[in-house]
Amino acid sequence: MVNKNKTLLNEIKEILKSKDIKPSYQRIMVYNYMKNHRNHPSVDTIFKAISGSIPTLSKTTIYNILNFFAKKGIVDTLTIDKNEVRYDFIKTPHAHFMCKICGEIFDIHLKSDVCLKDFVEGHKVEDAHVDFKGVCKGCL
Amino acid sequence: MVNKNKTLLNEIKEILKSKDIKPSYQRIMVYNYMKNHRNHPSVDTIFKAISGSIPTLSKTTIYNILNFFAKKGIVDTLTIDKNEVRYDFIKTPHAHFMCKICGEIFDIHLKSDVCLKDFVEGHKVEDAHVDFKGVCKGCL
DNA sequence: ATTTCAATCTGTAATGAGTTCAATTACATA
DNA sequence: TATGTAATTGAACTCATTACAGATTGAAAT
Repeated sequence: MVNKNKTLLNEIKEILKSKDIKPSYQRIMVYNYMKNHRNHPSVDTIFKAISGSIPTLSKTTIYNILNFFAKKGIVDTLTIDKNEVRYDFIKTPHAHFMCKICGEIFDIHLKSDVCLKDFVEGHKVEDAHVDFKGVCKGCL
Repeated sequence: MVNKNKTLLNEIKEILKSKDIKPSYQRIMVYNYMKNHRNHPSVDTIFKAISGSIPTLSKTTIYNILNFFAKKGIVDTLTIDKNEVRYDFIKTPHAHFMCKICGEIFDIHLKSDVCLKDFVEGHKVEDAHVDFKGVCKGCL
């Protein structure tokens, strides 16, 4: 088990190196968290989750790493929640649904090409998001 | 001119009354601003714009009024900008483009039915938004 | 090994949007 | 005019995020 974890972390190390990112322990742990938890976490959620493994961890470091990962195209920055930024491990384009009651964000598998445009009305598109808000299945 | 303004403000008064909203001077002024400025303003923008006409105006009042207007379906709450909430006078469904350079938000006239769904994957939809971010025509 | 240097990390302080709350004001009705 | 409810005000507060300066790391050079 320890060996298996070590192997997984080494894999992440290689992934980061291949993207020209120095694989610090903190970056590896954030990447590992994002890869294994598709819960659209906030900075605070990630901090609480991994600070146990890194006693000296600073929240500022999580901010730095996520901004850096966003610039490198590893995570997507979701502004669907007006209280705090949420982050998403980048995969195939999809929409999001945020519950106004419980705050959870769900992936929505939507057939739509709006996320694939390069330009809209003359403006250069870098990010595209389709966001729904309401009451989720569980809270209904 | 003074008479014409007075007529316009009286029209707004009637609109608010018809929606079961007590037409205070502050509410009339915020409604008037939103109707005439389609620039997706923040609370601060509106405050700066109309506080000249209402010397005692408090920013808390703008927050109260906009939240109330949102509940009444008069304005739409845009969370596209992670720094501050922006507000949109509700009209026919459309998408938005926000420029990462100048911060301006543009209306995008998009043929898409994603905004018209009542349910997605079992979740009850109350709001739907299609947001683009990038570099606007002017900043390119 | 030691030095060097840049990149990264850390923690504190500052910023600023948004909320809370108690006191004041406005307004409709009796 | 009196009364009660709703709306407004402003100060204090919360809390996510940023700024910044000092400490640490790690790789390359000597």
